Amino acid sequence: MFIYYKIMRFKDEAKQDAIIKATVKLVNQIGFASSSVSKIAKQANVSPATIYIYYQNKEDLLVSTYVDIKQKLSEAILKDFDDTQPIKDILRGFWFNAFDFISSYSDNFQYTEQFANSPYSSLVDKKEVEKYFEPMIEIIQRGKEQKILKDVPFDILQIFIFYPIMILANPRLCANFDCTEKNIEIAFNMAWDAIRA
Amino acid sequence: MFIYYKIMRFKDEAKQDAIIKATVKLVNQIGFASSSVSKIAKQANVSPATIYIYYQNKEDLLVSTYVDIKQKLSEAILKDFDDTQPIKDILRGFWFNAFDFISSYSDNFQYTEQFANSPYSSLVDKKEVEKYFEPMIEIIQRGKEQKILKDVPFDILQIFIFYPIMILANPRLCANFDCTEKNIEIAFNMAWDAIRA
Amino acid sequence: MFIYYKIMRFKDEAKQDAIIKATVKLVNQIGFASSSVSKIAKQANVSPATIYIYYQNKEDLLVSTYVDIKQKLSEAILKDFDDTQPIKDILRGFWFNAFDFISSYSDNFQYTEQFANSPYSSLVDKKEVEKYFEPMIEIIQRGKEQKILKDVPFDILQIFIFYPIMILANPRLCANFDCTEKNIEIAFNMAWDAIRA
Amino acid sequence: MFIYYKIMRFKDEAKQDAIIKATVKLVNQIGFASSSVSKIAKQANVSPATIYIYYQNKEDLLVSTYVDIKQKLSEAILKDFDDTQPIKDILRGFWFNAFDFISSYSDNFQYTEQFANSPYSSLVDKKEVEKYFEPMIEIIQRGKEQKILKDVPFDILQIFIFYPIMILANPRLCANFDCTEKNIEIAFNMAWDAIRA
DNA sequence: GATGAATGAGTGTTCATTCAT
DNA sequence: CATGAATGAACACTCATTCAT
Repeated sequence: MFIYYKIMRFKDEAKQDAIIKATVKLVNQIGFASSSVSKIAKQANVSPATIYIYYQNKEDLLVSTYVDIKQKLSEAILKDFDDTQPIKDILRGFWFNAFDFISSYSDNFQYTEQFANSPYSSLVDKKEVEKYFEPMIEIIQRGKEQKILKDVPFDILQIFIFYPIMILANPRLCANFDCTEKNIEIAFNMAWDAIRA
Repeated sequence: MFIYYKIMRFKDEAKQDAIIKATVKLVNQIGFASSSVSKIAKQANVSPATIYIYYQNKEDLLVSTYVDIKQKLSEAILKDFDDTQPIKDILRGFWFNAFDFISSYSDNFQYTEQFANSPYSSLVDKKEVEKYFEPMIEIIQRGKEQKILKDVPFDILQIFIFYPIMILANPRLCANFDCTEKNIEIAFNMAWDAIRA
Repeated sequence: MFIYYKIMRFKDEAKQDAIIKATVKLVNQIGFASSSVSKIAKQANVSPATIYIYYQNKEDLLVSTYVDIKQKLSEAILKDFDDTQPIKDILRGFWFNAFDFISSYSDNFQYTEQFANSPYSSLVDKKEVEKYFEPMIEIIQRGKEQKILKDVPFDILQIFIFYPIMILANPRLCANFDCTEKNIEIAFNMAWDAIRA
Repeated sequence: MFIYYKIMRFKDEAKQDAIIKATVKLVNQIGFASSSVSKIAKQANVSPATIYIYYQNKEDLLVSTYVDIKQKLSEAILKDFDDTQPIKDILRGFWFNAFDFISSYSDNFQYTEQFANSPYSSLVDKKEVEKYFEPMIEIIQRGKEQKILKDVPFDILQIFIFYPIMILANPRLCANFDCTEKNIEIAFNMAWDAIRA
């Protein structure tokens, strides 16, 4: 009986994965408005009813998918994070990691952008998402304290070091930008010029 | 009196205005997904059918509203534009004008952000919208030629001089940023550091 | 004042004609269900409101159009009607006249067929329509009395002498029938075989 | 029990039947034009959405219903069909069978007549419907070959042997005809006079 | 007489969700 | 756990009709 309980608890991860993938794909293609549960179900090759086994309702599906991707993004950015390096190198590492993630999973990234700019964003537990990005925040904080970065409000620093790469890598906003490594390096140096003390 | 006889009933501009305002308000409040035509109509105090006198369909309404706002934004940014000033001053002018517009009409601005990050954006005639922003583009171009700005791809320059202010002023993305004139000036100087040669 | 009254009374016949033609054309093309007043108005190059000057409502428009065509059909059938000819010749005359009308105005005819088979038909003042066809009815009656035609219920005679030609000439029911004069003559002789004593 | 677990919920034939019946009844009462999906649903005691489980759209519902009835009509006409009887007897059998069907299911029959005279008729796969009536067509063909029937185009024969009964039995077209067995026999003999060699 | 703007009520269809299996 | 049938409510959109001009 006890074992049975555990078996039931672990839902089919492959199925859940298919649902998330279908959600991202469909929302990017046709938007939140037209992405119905049954269309997502069809795309994921499951029954609409099955989705309600994994998520409470449509809202839960969309929000969970967002948080899921944000977590993966934070993990990607923190790859090879070495606390002992100089701050500039650490930030360059973040910058290139972010670029890699966005390029490799542009679908996932586009989903988060659309989500963040929609009223759905108010449903997210922001504290939870921020937690994923804490190490990055600490680095900026440290840079400020060590007077390596400008002594300006935190939000402004954050915007200059994180957003430009997101916009550059977003094909919806920057359709014809040439995403070569060289250009990414150029852009990073400009961001660095903006924030360095 | 004779002429009067020949006059037909004309479209009512106040009505069209109410429809646009209702669209922006509702889309910001509940998102594209939930903003149905009938809800917009109710908000605008007209019949759903009336909307179809002014717009071919829902898509047309949403796209037209977007283009409309973009035009107004461009006009706002170009206010007091003086071609003879130094480039830095011109850009600071743009920056503060943009900030004023976004602050005053944050609803309108938020609408465009949500729109630009949705699949609807692919329906816009991009050439037409770019036309509104031509003078700004020319200034950047001139800055590059005169070696006042860095010699880097155009898109990168554009991102650093236009996007940070948009993100800062967007309460959805930057909820707790303190939008004082001083902070805006600080941010401008950082953007300038990023792009200046 | 009196003259003015008369001027107003005579509505623009060209306009009314355009409305009827548009009605017939549209109803044949897309059916009663989809033939809206505004579509008919557009086809007739008038405003929807104009239609309500000539007809009380949509129903009135459809019924009037039906009666109008029926009257024209009866007139066509009675062309060159010569009471003194032998009955067979008179009926052949009817038969060929009907065929000519249906061929020349197949749109109009198709409209009446669709109309007669729809519940709209119950709205027609049948007595009025029958009046148009009285001479034909009298001929059949006379044929019965003179024992030239079979002594069977009137409706049966009528069906054999009037309907076959209508079905043959109706492209909706008889798409690939070859409407040569010879075939029409053959069909008439068969009808005559059916009804002659 | 194990098998039971795997059984899914199946489509309910009673429900589909109710939908068809409701469609026929309503279309006869108020016509194609006014027979909306929601009215049909109400008449059938199901939700409008349920209809879309059984049919792709309204058109599919109407066309399927038509084809369905046509098939039943053909089966009814072919009841007790005995290939070895004389052709006249076979045709009389068809004639009376058709009359029986039309009398018993006059609603169904009226539906097909209204349908055939509407633009919907162009949506039917005519080949498929003709297949149902093949045996009847073969008999006429045989009658022609054996010189029992007149040597005239096939369509003309068909019209005289099949349509008069349909018109006689159609209350919409022949409101006050007295449908006694005797009158039907009279009419058949007239049809026979028309087609026999 | 003639118009096009305006509308409440309706259209065909899809929605998010539930439920028996 | 997983399903497809089922649905009331909502969707985008069009309707017949009216009205000020």
